[in-house]
Amino acid sequence: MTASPPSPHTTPAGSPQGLPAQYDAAATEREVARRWQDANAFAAQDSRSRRAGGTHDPFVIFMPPPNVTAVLHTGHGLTYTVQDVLIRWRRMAGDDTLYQPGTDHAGIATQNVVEKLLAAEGTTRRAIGRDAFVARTAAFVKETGGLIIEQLRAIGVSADWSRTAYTLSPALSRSVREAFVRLYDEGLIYRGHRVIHWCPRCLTALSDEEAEHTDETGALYHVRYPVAGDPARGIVVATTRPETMLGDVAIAVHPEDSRYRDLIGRRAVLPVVGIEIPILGDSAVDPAFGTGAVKITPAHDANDFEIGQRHDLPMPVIMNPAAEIEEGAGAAGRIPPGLGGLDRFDARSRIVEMLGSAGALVRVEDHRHAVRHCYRCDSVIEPRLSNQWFVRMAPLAAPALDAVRSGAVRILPERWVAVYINWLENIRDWNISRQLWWGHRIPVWYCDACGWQAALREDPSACPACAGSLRQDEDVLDTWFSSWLWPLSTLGWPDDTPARRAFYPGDVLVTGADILFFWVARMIMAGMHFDGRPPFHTVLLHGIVRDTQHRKMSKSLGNGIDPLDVVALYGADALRYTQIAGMGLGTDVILDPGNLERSFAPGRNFVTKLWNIGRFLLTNVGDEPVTAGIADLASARSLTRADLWILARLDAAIEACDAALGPARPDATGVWTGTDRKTGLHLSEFVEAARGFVWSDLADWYLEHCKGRLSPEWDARDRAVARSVLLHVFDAGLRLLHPVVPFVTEGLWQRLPSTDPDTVLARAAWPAARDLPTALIGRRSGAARLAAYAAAAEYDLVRDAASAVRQIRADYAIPPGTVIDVMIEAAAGSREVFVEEAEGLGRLTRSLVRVAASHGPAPSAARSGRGAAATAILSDGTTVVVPLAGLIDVGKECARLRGELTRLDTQLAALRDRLANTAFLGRAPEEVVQAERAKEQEWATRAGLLRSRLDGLCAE
RNA sequence: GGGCGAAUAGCUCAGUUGGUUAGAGCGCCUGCCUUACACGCAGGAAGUCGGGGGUUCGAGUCCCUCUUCGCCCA
Repeated sequence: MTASPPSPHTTPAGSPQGLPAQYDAAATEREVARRWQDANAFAAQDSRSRRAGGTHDPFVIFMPPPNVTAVLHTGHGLTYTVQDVLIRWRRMAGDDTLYQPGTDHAGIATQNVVEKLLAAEGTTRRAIGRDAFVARTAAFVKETGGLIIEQLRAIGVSADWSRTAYTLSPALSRSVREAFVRLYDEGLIYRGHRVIHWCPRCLTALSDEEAEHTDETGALYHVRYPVAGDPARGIVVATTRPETMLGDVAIAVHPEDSRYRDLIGRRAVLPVVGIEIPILGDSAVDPAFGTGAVKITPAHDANDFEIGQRHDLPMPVIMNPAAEIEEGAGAAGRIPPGLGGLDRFDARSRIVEMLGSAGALVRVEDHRHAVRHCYRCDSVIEPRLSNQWFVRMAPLAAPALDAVRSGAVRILPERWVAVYINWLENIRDWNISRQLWWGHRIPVWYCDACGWQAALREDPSACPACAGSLRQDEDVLDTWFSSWLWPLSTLGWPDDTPARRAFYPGDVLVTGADILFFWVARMIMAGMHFDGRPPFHTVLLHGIVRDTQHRKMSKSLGNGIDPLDVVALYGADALRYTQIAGMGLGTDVILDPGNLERSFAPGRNFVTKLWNIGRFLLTNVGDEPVTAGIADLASARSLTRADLWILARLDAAIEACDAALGPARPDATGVWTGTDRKTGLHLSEFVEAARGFVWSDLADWYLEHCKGRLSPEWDARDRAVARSVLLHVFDAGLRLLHPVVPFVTEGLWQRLPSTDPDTVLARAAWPAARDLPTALIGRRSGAARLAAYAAAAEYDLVRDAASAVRQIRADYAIPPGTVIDVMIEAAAGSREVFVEEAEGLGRLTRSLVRVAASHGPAPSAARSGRGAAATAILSDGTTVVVPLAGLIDVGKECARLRGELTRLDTQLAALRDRLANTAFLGRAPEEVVQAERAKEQEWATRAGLLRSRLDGLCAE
């Protein structure tokens, strides 16, 4: 092994010497991941759950299982990060958390991958046979299926990996089979002969949801069918798919349509084919569409199928499964020479030509319509008549509707509730059979000898009725038929396992809105039907990642971002932070695949900032013993105004974080009510609150304030106080941030001198806002607590003064190195504050601060600067004067002050109008009026001070 | 065709039951390598809250309408 450069992790805790200014994400991630693993930090324990007799609330997130052949993409990165933030939050909050991981066998996708491999080897699945193909696919999955799991670990996903599940495992397959048999025996699964969505490339049926529609411009062909026996007369039909005319069995018109009423009952001649078909009336025909007359092709169109059934029409099949023209069942004599074997789109062109030369093509017009595509391979769906298995959905939908309507399950953002309800109210039966080999084979056996048929939990050996040989159904189940059981099957259903007792129902289901119907709604149905309880109480639907042109990231567009590229460049934390911070509730995340640097700068910059705060802190607290936290400080009296201020800011930050995240679960009724139904899970607000505290409060102000107190010359006792407070607030900040940036926070936390080496931040306690004032004030009175908060507010005034001086420095371009004089003319109540904070204020502004006596009768300008000064007036009337003899441009300063006064006067006038309005005084709530009056006082004071300053400086 | 939603700074978005001078990040401008951080610090510019109308003492927030865009379902 070669010598490696000194890693930050090999340096002793508390020593910053080995810490580079730039965060080394890879090294920290390696080290921290090992630490989590050694601590078994992510394990859920059945026995800790309150439901299993333990003392902790369970908190469960079922990971949407990624396809077992998938590689991590940005969509995964987003969804699993959101889940991980929530699970880490609840883990720290003390819940017995289960983040249930696993993968999905992904029938079509996986079969496609392996078929491509076979094709490259010059063979096909049919050539090697079903058993060999399934074995080959299983081997492929075994070899490659762990990749996505490893990638998830790399971005910090803290699932309980010991429980990793797989939909095609024996245990989960048993759940799938149990569900099928139960539904079959209950009459909720049936076999139907109807027109379904067929993918001619995947060679399988699809559910309605898997056949996605996109709006496209096609053509509407107007074709004239001559009336039989009256060739001068014709009936013109409009169709978007003229090639299906080979399967036409009728023309339908609305029975009341006066244009065609007399033709009902007569016959028309099908062009190209030359056979006669009936003209019939059916009220399902829309007289306003096209010509009002439609061709009826029952085997190749779902609507036509229904009309065909109503009128007892034949249903000739004129295409093979690959959507090539071929004489199928009942289509004898319907395929003219030259058309057989043509692909459907070639056949369309050819038939349009033939119609044209026959003079039957009346007109072709552009037509916008929805075309369905296979969600796996994007091929245009071909409606096709076939035998399929269906789940009767209406009985399952009713309880799932109730679950959401009652508030047992909430959906965020709330607008999706309407979409969910609309879908369930118009639910259609679910086609669950797939003409594939990779998946759960349908557990139905047929006896060809006696006609016996059943769905069975165990494979049978012979027909129980006649002892004849049995044949199992050839098809496999839709992969979603296993996915909808995920919360049940991963916990051992149908058995009453310890895991199921401890962790069912779960809590929050996080996913994209695109699988609301595919998966989420069906999981609720399955939970209600098989367990009687919904599988979770909250559905959080997040947006998707798009590029700068707002296009969905996709492999085919080549506009994707590989999350692992981002991890390699900037670290997992930068990836996570950028995604979470950039995502409002339910809104999309916009990232630029062409500029990773810019896209992930927010995360990278923040992580580096955090790292450097840690470096500074460790430099200053690491060398000498330090009191851990603030609880042990001798007395609250030793805390300075700034200490109290940062502690109060921390309190506010914790409260803001909790408000953005919570509540974690509904109250004891188990039902979401009132505003709780739509609050919480605002991750971007949470991270902004935590970031704001650490960066804007802690780093920008408190750290700067501490620099003086931490110097070796400073009073030892106060130095110890500053170091303790600093450590305490940084520790708390790391805890707040840990769910979003787990690696860097853990890496730093491990180095804090206050950290017990046997613990990990991943399981450390979530900060509680109320602890702080309690610890702060100790066992002292409420009055002391108020005083502490008042002191914190006083420090805000000091900060305002610092900002005012900095602004003046910038306005007058005073070189940063130049130390200037500042005179504070403190308002009556603030004099003591500024006297005590003068030195600190000077450090923050590179100035020598003097505090004058309170405002006297003499004009302040005369007293402080002999005119040549810049001035700012703070909210309480305290005046900050920067004498700038020789530097000041009096004209400029007067313009500045006049501008400010004008603005103030305008606002004051509006305010006074409001206060003079009797309607306002009479109708507005008292506290609003009081606030306006207080404001008027403050503004009037400031305006007066500004005016006298102007008089002193600018009067001619 | 039916349903749902959105429109706030150059960009992406917050804005909690109507009540301060509408916020954040990124970007932009100015000055700084101030011994944690230039992936940084300090300061600054920038919004008639899509148009119009209404309710109200008060509207980004509620109602109506128009325009534009997005999503779901036929």
